[in-house]
Amino acid sequence: MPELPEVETIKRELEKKILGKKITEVKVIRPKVIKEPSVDKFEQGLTGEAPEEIIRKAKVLIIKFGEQKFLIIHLRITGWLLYGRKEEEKARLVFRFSDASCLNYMDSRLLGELRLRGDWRDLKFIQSLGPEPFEISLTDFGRIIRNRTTRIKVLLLDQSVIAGIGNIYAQEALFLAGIDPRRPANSLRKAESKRLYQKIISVLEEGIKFRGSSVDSYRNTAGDKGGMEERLKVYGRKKEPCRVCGRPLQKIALGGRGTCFCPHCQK
DNA sequence: AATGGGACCTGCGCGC
DNA sequence: TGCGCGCAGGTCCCAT
Repeated sequence: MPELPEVETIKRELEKKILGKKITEVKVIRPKVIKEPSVDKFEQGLTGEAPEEIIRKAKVLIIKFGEQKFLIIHLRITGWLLYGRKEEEKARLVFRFSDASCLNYMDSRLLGELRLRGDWRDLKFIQSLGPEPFEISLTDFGRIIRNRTTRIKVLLLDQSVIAGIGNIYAQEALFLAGIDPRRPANSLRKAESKRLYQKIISVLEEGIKFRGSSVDSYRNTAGDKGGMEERLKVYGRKKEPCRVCGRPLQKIALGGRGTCFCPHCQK
């Protein structure tokens, strides 16, 4: 699902579409996605409120309704938000606004989580997050990976180390940096670590610029696919020729996650 | 500290 | 065409 660029895209779109609009109805279709409080309190707590601010922290989307009222949405893998005139047949949850528009929470696998709380900063998951790539310097990045023996790709996915990178952008950044995803993090030379740092930043920025990747279910809030998907060089391209050397890309598992890379270009 | 496996869920594509 | 299997953008929890 949505990694940092996709969630950032959603955030920017929601800012244009729902800020200041009063919620007239909250319809919870699949209670499972509401983690707190109870479904009743969730519906009651949001009805009559209007979004004041949209916040993104790593892959988490936060909608502020007041100094002590925040809706925290973790889309996990298949969650996305669809804004429009109608309630969607497959919606798991629908917010209706005073102008009759709807925000549909879509999530085929039902792994996403919504919370209504007095604060978001004190959530355990939020507190465990490391810095986002944009928030750290090259020196910080070097310090982070220097003493770790974990394979570099697995480390990039560890949200407590660096937050916001997921399985797509980790693979892309490693390809762009020419680094084998199986390398222990502490084996990267200074120049490699610099290249990786730069490629992480640039690929995330590119993802935001092109409004996210839509490899599977992800859509932006208008229901459109992001434009980043076709720009991906290795993710989901097993056996396809490497864009650089033409040799077939290989797929392996690392930390239980599929990983495509070019054994020739990534050393 | 690091790794591997399973769990949470549904739906899609692939091979037979 | 139909069926079973593997796999999926994330995270947590347990065992080793």
